[in-house]
Amino acid sequence: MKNIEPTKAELEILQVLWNFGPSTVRLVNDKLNEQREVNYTSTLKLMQIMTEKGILKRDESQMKHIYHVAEKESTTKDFLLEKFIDTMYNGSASKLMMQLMGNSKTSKEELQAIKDLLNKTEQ
Amino acid sequence: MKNIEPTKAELEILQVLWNFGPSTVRLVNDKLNEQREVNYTSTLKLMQIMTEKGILKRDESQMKHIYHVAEKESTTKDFLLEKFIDTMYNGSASKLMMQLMGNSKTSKEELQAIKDLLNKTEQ
DNA sequence: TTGTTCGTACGAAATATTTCCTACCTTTGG
DNA sequence: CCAAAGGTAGGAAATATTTCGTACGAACAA
Repeated sequence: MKNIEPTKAELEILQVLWNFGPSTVRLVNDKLNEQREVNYTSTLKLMQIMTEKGILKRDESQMKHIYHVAEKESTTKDFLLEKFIDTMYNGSASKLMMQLMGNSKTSKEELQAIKDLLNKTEQ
Repeated sequence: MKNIEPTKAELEILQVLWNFGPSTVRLVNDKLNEQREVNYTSTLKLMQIMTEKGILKRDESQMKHIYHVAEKESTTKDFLLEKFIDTMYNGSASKLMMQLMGNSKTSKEELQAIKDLLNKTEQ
């Protein structure tokens, strides 16, 4: 349906909506401002544009419109992850994994959690 | 040193250089044109800009300049992967892994390869 | 030698993205 | 009722990014 690539600023908004669920512009803007200064109307405008593009949908029955993400979170993330793997690892997920393991930022706990995940699917 | 975010078009160029090693603009442009039409001077310009930014370096001793990526491939990819995990999975690599496993695009072979990798580091 | 091909440099145009100003309406407290 | 606070809408400005036209020099083949 979509396969639309969110821009950088759009992705920031998606993050908030993913983390907090359907929200008003006010809430989204407040969250964004915890990280950097953004004018309220800038956030509003962006969310309106995203709605036009079909990335977001909104409930206009109240004055304070409630926005939510149109696609399932996992669908969008699948799409973006796949694109990432394509561009960065020529489509090989195991190459990504190797990168992850060689990365000092990846904690032992994370690696263990990943192993557990894989073993669980083993059965 | 850098931590510069390559733009979309810049990333395409990086991909070519990662895959083919130090190259001329001509070669990079040819590879890009296998995917989409780009004018030679557009690619040239972009690579010049990337050189200014410090993303690329070049050998100007010959008329046909040879460009190479300034940072180690793994350094840049670590950086981009980390950023990706931060924005998409709130910094959790294992969440990424779960996404990968739930994704039908990830083949059984890939998953097996990943398990093998993890088991290897077990010892 | 001369013209054609291939290279770089650079500025400007075209596009895409982001930000914000202004207008105007609704709600709310006094 | 009135003012202040908080909404939405929309256009325009500011930026960032991408593309390309033009100029000009070097290499090369005829």
